[in-house]
Amino acid sequence: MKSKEEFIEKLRNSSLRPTKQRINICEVLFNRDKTFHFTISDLFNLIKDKTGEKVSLATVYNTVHAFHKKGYLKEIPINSNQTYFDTNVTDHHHFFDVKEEKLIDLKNEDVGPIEIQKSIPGKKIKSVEVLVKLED
Amino acid sequence: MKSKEEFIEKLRNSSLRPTKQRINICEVLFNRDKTFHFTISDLFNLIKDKTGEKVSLATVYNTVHAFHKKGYLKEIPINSNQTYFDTNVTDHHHFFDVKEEKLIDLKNEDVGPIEIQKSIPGKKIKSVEVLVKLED
DNA sequence: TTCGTTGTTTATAATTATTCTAAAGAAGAT
DNA sequence: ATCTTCTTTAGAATAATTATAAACAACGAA
Repeated sequence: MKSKEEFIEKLRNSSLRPTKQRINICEVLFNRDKTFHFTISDLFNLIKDKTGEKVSLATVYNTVHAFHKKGYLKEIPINSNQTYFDTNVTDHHHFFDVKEEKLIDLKNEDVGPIEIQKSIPGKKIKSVEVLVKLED
Repeated sequence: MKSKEEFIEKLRNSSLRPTKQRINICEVLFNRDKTFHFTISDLFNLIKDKTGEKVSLATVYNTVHAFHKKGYLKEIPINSNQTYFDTNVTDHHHFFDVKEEKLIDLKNEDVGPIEIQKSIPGKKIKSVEVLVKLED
């Protein structure tokens, strides 16, 4: 069980005032042991389920985007019509089960170091992401 | 300059009748030396520009999807609101210039072999894709 | 604490990418 | 030619996301 103060700190760091709605969002996002992969729609429904209170979709979008911008959430590139986010913001890779539309974390040691031998003048590497798609 | 017969063969292989519209689409997609990265919207506009004839958006979507299904086009996962495709269907990776929203091919030797050390029971690997994001 | 300022929530409208639909037209086989 | 089947197309429908603006809540100063 994470503390409310922790959530408030995350919110303040993201230049967001700690409101009831945002703290509910934090409960669902950060009050867990394992990493959490979700779409906005998943999150929206879970808030109602877990806290009993409804938060408007617009607020969910705004808050998730602010956390993403601040680096408390990571966006995961998948060929899909929905954007996936991850509460594990460390540098890591993913399996994506195409059939079940589910993401699974890969530890860095499961993939090994990736050396990019090419560079583009004037540009630097921001991130390196591996996506391994799984089929049956 | 690629031949019209080549396009017709690709279309037939994809269970598509070779119509004027589809051949125009092929001109833009396949009549080039270098690999081509595009969104549907890019393609739609280029057809008008390059062939002088307009093809409806629905036809562009249908044709691209058929080619994708048949393996003549590859879909590229990027965090974006638009789906990107690639005429280079060999196994390879990408740079993505976040600022300019542009994709750049990476040769396999630019990245080196990627060894996935983890496996999920009942699932096999369908693809391994590396996306390297670039910033200024 | 009260008041004023500024930030927030919300329902709803707007936007954007994509898919669907159904009618008119074109390709293929006989 | 003719018939059947596939295709094109404009426009409607859908779905994810973003914008809007009015009611409301947090904050800080007096």
